[in-house]
Amino acid sequence: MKMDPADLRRVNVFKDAPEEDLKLFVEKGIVRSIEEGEFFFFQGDPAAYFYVLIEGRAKLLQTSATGQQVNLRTITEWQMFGALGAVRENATYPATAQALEPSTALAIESSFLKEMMQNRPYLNINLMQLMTSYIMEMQERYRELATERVERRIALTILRLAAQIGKRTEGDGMTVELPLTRQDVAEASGTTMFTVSRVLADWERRGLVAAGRERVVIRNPHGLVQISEGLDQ
Amino acid sequence: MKMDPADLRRVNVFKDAPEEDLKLFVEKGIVRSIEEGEFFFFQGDPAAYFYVLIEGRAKLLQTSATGQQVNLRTITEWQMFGALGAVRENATYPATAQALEPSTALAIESSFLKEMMQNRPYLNINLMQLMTSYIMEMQERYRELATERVERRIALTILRLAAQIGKRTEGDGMTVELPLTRQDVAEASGTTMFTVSRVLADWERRGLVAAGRERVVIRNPHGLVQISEGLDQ
DNA sequence: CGAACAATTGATCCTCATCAAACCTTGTGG
DNA sequence: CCACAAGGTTTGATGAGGATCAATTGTTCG
Repeated sequence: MKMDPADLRRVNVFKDAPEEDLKLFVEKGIVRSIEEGEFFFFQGDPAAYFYVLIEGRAKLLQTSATGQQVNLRTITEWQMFGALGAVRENATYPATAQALEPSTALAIESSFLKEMMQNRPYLNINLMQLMTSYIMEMQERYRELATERVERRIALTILRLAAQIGKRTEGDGMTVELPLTRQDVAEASGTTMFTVSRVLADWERRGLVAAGRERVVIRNPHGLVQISEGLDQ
Repeated sequence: MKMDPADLRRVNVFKDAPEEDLKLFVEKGIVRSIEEGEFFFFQGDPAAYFYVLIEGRAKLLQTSATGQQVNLRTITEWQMFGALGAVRENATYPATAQALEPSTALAIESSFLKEMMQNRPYLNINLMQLMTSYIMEMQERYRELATERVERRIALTILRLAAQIGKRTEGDGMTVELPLTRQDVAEASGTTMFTVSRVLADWERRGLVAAGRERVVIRNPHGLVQISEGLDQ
């Protein structure tokens, strides 16, 4: 597969990179395609590469000692992931990256990013901003998990996922479509697929969403926002 | 209050800073002392300053819409906090910082840190490493909250707090003392003070801890680790 | 000593997880 | 094109883990 370096500008961290830097990254990169359900890397692997997702969608997850999974983040095209390894020495990935669809990513050696960062302030700044947004999002989600009831957490999760990986569907009104199983949603909101199923069924009755197999369509975003803020009932 | 610039080396981010940089930071800084229970800043305030805690202990917390609190992090001497504002434009603090004891901190303008970072790679690297460790810790805690039972969460919380802010007490064996209320522990582990009280009472019966008013002494760290890993029973 | 606040303890209840079974949907191979 | 398998989803019944509430009992400090 060929890659146009200019495409890399769509990656937030590279948004203001000079052309020649982009070329270097592309030259250094290896394009890797994997099937749905396969893995880019596992939690605990040496973090030798960071990735830029070119096509498809993926999720970052952690597994507990008992085998339960938690979804930390969903990744969509032109997002960078697995980059924490470029910061620490001898780092291992703190999470596992699994494809939700057939996906393609550009893999670049972490050490090369580290090298590039040494004399390119824009890389430092952009990467720090990205890290800041992670920290803020994780803090928020942590608070939600600690203080909110399931229904609100699921609403918040769906809205967040819609903003991050949702695809606008034309047709009846403004709808956002998410190619996710109940299990995926459960792992992203800290509950079980059973509860997600019940909540979605209830929302469907109320006309807020349309739920299908591995699919959630948001029909009434405003209604979901109300639930997420506890303004309904 | 006078400050020796060299003391700032105890701050992780400044560990390898040249003497003259430390002097600049100290000159630019304002020393602020507050009483127990008072605040360095509130969630939502414009993040004009970042802080270095010189004396005392503090906690970073978030408040939910319903007024419930969550403890994100406890801060001890020579830790930096409130620094995310130096990365984003027009940032506001994503959390509130409250003193757990009478505390003193050095407050320095975020814009000054930002300025210094522009041509001091060590600041970028160190700050990124700090941010990386936050992200990893928050991801871990998020997973714990989503998958672990309360008792294990409380054990993990106590052990983490011990490592972060615990003070070694001599006397009967190796013990670690934490000046925290049940409420504090509850807010750090995502439960209620009632449950924390019951769990600590149980542990005390089993000789693992000694619990007093605003105080938890760990008598048997190994036992707590076993509980945190589910190896007991 | 008394006020203020932290901690305990018991009783109760509710939200959700768990388990089991059946039901759909999609893709595949004959 | 149908039948079947595989895996996602739904639904009900049940119960447990903690939250909540109320009342009491420490503890500390002015």
